[in-house]
Order: sequence, then C-alpha cells, then structure tokens
Amino acid sequence: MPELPEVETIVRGLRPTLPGKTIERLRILHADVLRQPRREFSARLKGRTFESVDRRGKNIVAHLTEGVVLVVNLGMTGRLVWARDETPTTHPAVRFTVNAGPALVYDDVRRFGRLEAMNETEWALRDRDLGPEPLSSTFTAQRLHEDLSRSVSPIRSWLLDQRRVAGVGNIYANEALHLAGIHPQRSCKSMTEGEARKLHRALRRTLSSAVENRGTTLKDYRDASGNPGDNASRLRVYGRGEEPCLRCSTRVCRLVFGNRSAFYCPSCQPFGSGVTA
DNA sequence: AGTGTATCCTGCAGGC
DNA sequence: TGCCTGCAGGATACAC
Repeated sequence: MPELPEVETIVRGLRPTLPGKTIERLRILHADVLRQPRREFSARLKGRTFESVDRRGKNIVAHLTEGVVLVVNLGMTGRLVWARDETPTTHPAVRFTVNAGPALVYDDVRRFGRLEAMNETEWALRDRDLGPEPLSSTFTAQRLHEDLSRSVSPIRSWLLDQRRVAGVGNIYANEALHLAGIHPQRSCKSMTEGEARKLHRALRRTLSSAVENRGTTLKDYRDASGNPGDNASRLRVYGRGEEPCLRCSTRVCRLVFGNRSAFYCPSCQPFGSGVTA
C-alpha cells in the first residue's frame, strides 16, 4: 500500500511535529509487528527523544538521541498517526506516549507492517541492502540501463524488488511502465538504452507527481494527520482492468504473475519487439 | 540467480 | 441474512 510517495508524505507531516518529543511510555498491543523482542524494543526507545525523521525507500526512519534509530515499514495497511479525536485509530498496535501533545500511534489492520529499534551500525547494514532512491541524483538512466542488463526478470518484478530500486511498489511500477510504453513482462535485459531512458523518466515523473498529490489513497492510506491522498484519480492503468486506456481507448488488461496483479494497455505496451534479446 | 508458492492478517465486495 | 471465495498498496522463506 504505502509506496515511496505515501511514505514521503507521512514523513513530511511528521517533520514539523516529531523532533523534540520524548518517548515517555510505550504500549505494545500487538507484539507481532515488532521485528525484535518487545522488551528490547521498549528498552531501546524509552526515554529517548526524536531528533529527525527521514524516508528510505518505503521505510520511515526516525533518529533519536543516543544513536537510536526507529525504522517503520508500513506493510499494506500500516499508519503512523497522531492520536486525535478526528482520526480514530481502529487497530492500534503500538502507542508511544510523548512528553507533550497527543500520542503517536502505529495502527495497522492487517499487521503486515514491521517496527524495529536499532543502532546506527545496524541501520547502515540494512540501508546498504536497499537500491538507489529513484528521485535522487545517483539514480541515472545510464545506471538503470546497466542494472537492467544484468537481470532476466520481468521488468515489473524487478521494479518491485527493493534491492534494485527503493520505494517502488505495485501501483507505481504499473503506472510508470504504462507511461514508458513498456509491457510489464518484458525481460530486463531486453531493454534498449532508449527504453531505459523512457522508464527512468517515467518513474521519476510518476513518483514525483504522486508526492505532489500527497500519495494515492485506494482505501487505507492516510498521512500523519489522518488525511487521504489525492493521487488516486490520476492513475492511468492500476485497478482499471477492462476499462479503456486513457491514451488510446484500448481495453486495459489485467495479468497475474509474481503473485501480484499487473495492469497494462496491450496497445501502448506491446510485448512485441526486443523480447528475446 | 530467478521464479512460483505459501505465509503472516483483516476486511470488503460479489456470487449464491 | 449468511456463507463462501477471491482480492488487497508488502516482505520473506521455501523448494526447485
């Protein structure tokens, strides 16, 4: 659910309010969202003060005093929200009581999300396994083309692999491939330099415009204040199976592989040429 | 190395 | 109304 634009929106919402807050108490209502024993999680965080909040891929990364790093991956339905009356939390899993203002609540219907408190060294190791940030200057069309040339995976599967590119999920992978005119099952190494450049541009455009629209809310996603995003109406193919392509009116197809739905326009994204390269 | 499959969970929509 | 099935934005472990 929450991909790069949604996590970025949450982080931007937390930035003005979270730093300076000290965790006074933690209540763990569902320990299965923790990646470590609950006592260790609590001991590392209790009494620490938030200093900054960042995003890495789909992870919220909060830095606290004494070198403690809180990493939150929201899974499908996770939310990190301030507990206020206008944004009721239906499935709270962890509640952080802070020294001033409302509590910070990790709420997650399906509990696929994960939280972990670690030190800087542990975080550096985790960070190293993630691919480049698609909106950063280190992510170039040339690098993308080189990386693609080493894989025989279908391009959609490759885009979802967080070790290749960090932050892309099923919605934006499908959207970017449509914008780039590339079939989701095309093999990575069949990608020409021109196609890699198109895909590079499509990824950046798709993700940055979704950030501007504060993320895509299909059902569950909410920002740190509990508000939905505005990007859902901008989706061109995701969730639009059987509906006409907004570009050419051909019926959008739905295909399942890698255990996920892929949506594409067979006319704008032909499987066609270059497949067996 | 890569892929398909199952798994962790709950909720919702659709068919009967 | 109830029951059943399939589906959902993610990550990971397993066998092959």
